[in-house]
Amino acid sequence: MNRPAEGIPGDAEKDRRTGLTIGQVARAAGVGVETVRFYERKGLIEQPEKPMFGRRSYPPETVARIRFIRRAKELGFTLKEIAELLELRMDPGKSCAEVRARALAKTADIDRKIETLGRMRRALADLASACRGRGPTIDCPILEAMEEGEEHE
Amino acid sequence: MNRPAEGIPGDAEKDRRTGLTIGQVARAAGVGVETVRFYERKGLIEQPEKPMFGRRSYPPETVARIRFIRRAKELGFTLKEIAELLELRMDPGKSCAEVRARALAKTADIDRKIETLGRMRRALADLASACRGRGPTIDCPILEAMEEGEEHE
DNA sequence: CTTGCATCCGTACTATGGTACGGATGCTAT
DNA sequence: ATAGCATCCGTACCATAGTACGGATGCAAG
Repeated sequence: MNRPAEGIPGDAEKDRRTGLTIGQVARAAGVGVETVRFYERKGLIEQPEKPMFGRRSYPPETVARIRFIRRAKELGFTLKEIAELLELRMDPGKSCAEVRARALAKTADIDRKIETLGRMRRALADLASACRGRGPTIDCPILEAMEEGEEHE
Repeated sequence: MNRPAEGIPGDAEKDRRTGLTIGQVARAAGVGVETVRFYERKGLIEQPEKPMFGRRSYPPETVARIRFIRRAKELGFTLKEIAELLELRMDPGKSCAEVRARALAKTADIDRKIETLGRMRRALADLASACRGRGPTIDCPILEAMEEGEEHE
């Protein structure tokens, strides 16, 4: 039941056979242990056979998968969308075109966000330039504009 | 205890003396009743003397205040920031310059968001253009880039 | 063989901005 | 007077993306 310690200096040796612990996965992927567990709960990474006893052992691919998630997040995808990308990736029936379509849809998405922010920015800059920055807040043209403001939209 | 109904045809007449009900405030401001209550909980609008019995009666200014909140939100302020703006507005010791500073800080904020989104967009568009949209997802350059991806940042 | 870090697990909490529910009243028109 | 909508209130829930906690184990080294 108990394997003797000789020949097994530590994590590294053991892992070569059984995989990675959650802590090792987390460190390798650059996220916290809790985040790994969170992704598991969300179905973004498959949890290795429930242990019930002992520890879970992760295949090295899990690290790559978490890195994928992080990279996709940096590109603006939500976890839900990333889950879909991962599904596409796994499904041999799906084509590259599907992925491409999602990427393009996301750029359109980002464009809309940028436009909205641009409109905000312009409106706000206009207000700020109308305010010479003196006098009490009661007379502030910025606040006034917000109070009476034109219902733009 | 009971005032007779004559001379009081309905809401409109009563309100002229006692103020507005939450439903009237909500309709006038273009938000839901629950949103009004939410803003109260958040301290964005003062709740009129707790009734304990009967209904709360809102001064007409409440409608303007909610409109202010909405407009500020459209300009990109969070509710927390809006609460600060409202405080500035009420404080006679504060100057217009403070409001202006916040508006400018927010434009800088928005600029940063736009830059981040622009970077995302470019990266994503590059990936999409590298994908001719054919073949299985296993060979998709977009997914590949995400899997191996350069740790940009 | 005991010390002590790592894991395991469910659950709760964070922030953001609301939305929904359910039971108890209020108020108004008929 | 009573039907029936409006309000009142606390509380729970939604999505989003995690973070934190606490008690119970696992496991490896000294």
